[in-house]
Amino acid sequence: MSSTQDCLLDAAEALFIENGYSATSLRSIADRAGANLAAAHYHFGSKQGLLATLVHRRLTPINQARLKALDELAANDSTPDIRSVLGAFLYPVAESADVKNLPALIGRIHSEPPAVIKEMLEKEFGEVASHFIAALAKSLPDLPLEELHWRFHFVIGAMLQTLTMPEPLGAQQQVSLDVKFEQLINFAIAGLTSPSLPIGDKA
Amino acid sequence: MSSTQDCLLDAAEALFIENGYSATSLRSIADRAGANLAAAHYHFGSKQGLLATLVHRRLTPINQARLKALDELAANDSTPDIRSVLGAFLYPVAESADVKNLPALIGRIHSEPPAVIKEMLEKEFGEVASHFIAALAKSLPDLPLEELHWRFHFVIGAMLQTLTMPEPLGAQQQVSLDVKFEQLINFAIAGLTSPSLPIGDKA
DNA sequence: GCGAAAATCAAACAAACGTTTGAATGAATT
DNA sequence: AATTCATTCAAACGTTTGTTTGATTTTCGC
Repeated sequence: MSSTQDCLLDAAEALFIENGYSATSLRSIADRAGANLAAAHYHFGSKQGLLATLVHRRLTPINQARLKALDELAANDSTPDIRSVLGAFLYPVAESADVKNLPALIGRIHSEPPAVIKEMLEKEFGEVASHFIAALAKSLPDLPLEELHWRFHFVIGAMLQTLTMPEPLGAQQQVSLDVKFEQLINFAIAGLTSPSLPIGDKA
Repeated sequence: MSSTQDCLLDAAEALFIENGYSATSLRSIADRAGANLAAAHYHFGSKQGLLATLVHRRLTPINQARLKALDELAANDSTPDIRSVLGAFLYPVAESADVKNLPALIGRIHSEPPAVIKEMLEKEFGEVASHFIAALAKSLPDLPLEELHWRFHFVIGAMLQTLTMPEPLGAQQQVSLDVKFEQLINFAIAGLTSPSLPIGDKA
């Protein structure tokens, strides 16, 4: 049996994924958790506090794993190949999916919640992103930094899309998140290594 | 001076973009529109009705322009090049930005609103997507269809990311949506034309 | 076992929500 | 000028919201 805190967090996670943050009431969370309504305020202070705890619990380990994997790459090779760097960025997400639907949470959280949470998210993630962009820049010395920023932006978008929507429109097979990320990495490598198209130039 | 209907739609659009659908009240919409609270129900029946009208007003023209552009391409050349196809897909979005922040709306709407709206969105967009995937398949005869679905999925994700977040993390320059889409097209072409990585194969 | 601290509980709070009502307008038709 | 119809309006509807309260139970060190 889990603690009331954990039950509330698990219930909130599931419901936030299902209906979004604003559309989920504390009462429905408490019901699903088998807890009292007031327990949410006792343990987390407010609805926002619950969300903040939830986000922190899930995302911090992923970002730490990302940075650790990147550090290990850099320890072996001062300019690791792009595939490895992308792997260090993506696989911690796939692996942390012991709670199956963590991916969906990221997608959800990323769009709706209050500004406070978004800032907290972007602060933590900004740190991670700058490390990875620096690593990619080493492997892509000919690509202007401004373009690299955009291309990494696209990779993040593709990742979020993969996390948010389980299958692409029209897809037949069902595949694991690992396989999806392999496809994504393949796609991303090609995009990242494409010749530079200086910003503002009409092709 | 616009009609009350239009004022309500404009106000709703701005507020939905800013705070999301669930977190926006009809009262705040009416206030911003300078209209009475009851007017929203008189003209649209319900909050969902307002959203549905809003989405339809903005997205239908884009999807029609996409299909028209694709048809014109096919009329001149039975297998148009990928760049043109992607242009037909993306540029109607950039051009319809007479209302400046239409892009942000798409990103917002795509994540949060009630299931009814999502289904309506996916139905209209599914039609468009299948046409574009068919066109891309002609230009990429060696790419298994299942992989093409995934890669187009990634392109959509990168597009939504570009629409939702005005600038990438760490970017310095501010550029127009057209320039962003040029970068995106360049990125997408490379990703789409990359050699096949049969699904499930470990590289 | 006792007392203090932590946790749970039912109940109530004021505020905000989407929606409805019915009367007051305005313009257009006859 | 009278009638009709679409529109606007203030006010209220019943629910639901996040949050607070104060009493009650549980837990744990002594």
